[in-house]
Amino acid sequence: MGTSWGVPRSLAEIHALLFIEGRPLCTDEIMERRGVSRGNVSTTLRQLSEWGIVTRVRIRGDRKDYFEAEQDVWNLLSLIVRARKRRELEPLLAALEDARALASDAEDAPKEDRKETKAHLDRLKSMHDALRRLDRLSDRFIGRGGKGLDVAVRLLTPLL
Amino acid sequence: MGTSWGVPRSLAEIHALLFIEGRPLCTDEIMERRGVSRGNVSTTLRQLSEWGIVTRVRIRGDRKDYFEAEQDVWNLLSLIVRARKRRELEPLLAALEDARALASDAEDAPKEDRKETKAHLDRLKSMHDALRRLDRLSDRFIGRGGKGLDVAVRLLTPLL
DNA sequence: ATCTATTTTCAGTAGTTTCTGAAAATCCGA
DNA sequence: TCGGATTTTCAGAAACTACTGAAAATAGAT
Repeated sequence: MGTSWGVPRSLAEIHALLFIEGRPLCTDEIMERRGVSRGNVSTTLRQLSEWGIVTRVRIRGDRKDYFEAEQDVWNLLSLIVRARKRRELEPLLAALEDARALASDAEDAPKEDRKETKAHLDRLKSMHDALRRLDRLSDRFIGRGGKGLDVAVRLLTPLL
Repeated sequence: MGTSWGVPRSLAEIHALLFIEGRPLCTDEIMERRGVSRGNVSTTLRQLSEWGIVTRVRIRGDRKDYFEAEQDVWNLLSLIVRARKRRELEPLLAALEDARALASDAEDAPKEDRKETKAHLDRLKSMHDALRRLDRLSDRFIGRGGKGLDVAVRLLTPLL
């Protein structure tokens, strides 16, 4: 169960293993338990570390690297939202800004096209505004040391 | 800009075209303007219709089907959230339920494993609880005729 | 500094998803 | 009901993504 989330199967599996196990595991144990290659484990752990949901742990007197997963679920979700925001929402906002700039530069249109172009720009703007709002909202809730999401859900729950 | 959102490029493009254009378009116009095949347009429009963000419109005296995109941005986002919830969150919750049931059935463990198994189950439970909460929350906000998301964001905005 | 356990990188392969184009099905008007 | 316009389906091609395995790089112990 991770394919439909748009993450590679083995990434989901390795994270699940670390999360459920709840203790630091080394590369070889992960390889063995999930049946994936060494290269795959290395790459995947790097990604999980970049997202901040897995951290490297060094064990005294052992040369191997060990890795453990974030255990607090709300913090975990927060970190995932943060990563996806960076990868998905922010580039989209940037693209929308470019698109709007580009579109309004096209002022050379013949008269009868003006009204239509204006309508297109308005639709772009309404999309842009809504996403900017979501962006700012998420900033707040994923900040605040990881407890933000938890707080948000608790705030909203009475409203249900 | 749609690849990183986990949707096929041409789906994103066709939806963008319909949204920006803001009027019903027929298959041939879409094919021509986006440079994609007839089959692709047909399949993609079906998907967009299933998500509810594009609707078929029939024009009197014209045999062709025309399609137009939802224009209200908050409603649009609501519909997208709804579709993703169905595809992603609900199967995940079901899988978690199965996993918990399966794991607690394994009562045949030797004594010394008991404590460990218990800890694994607890972690599964914390994940499950958090996601159930998100699930219920989203139900509320995507219900209520599509304005739910807008309302939610407006409710939260004063807190920022 | 050297030696070796460990990790990283990456070219090639395997697997998956998306797209095309044409044949088959459908649908509407007369 | 028939005929042609339109849409749908689907097998194969193209494009993309993930995975492996081994060579190269790195890092810790002595």
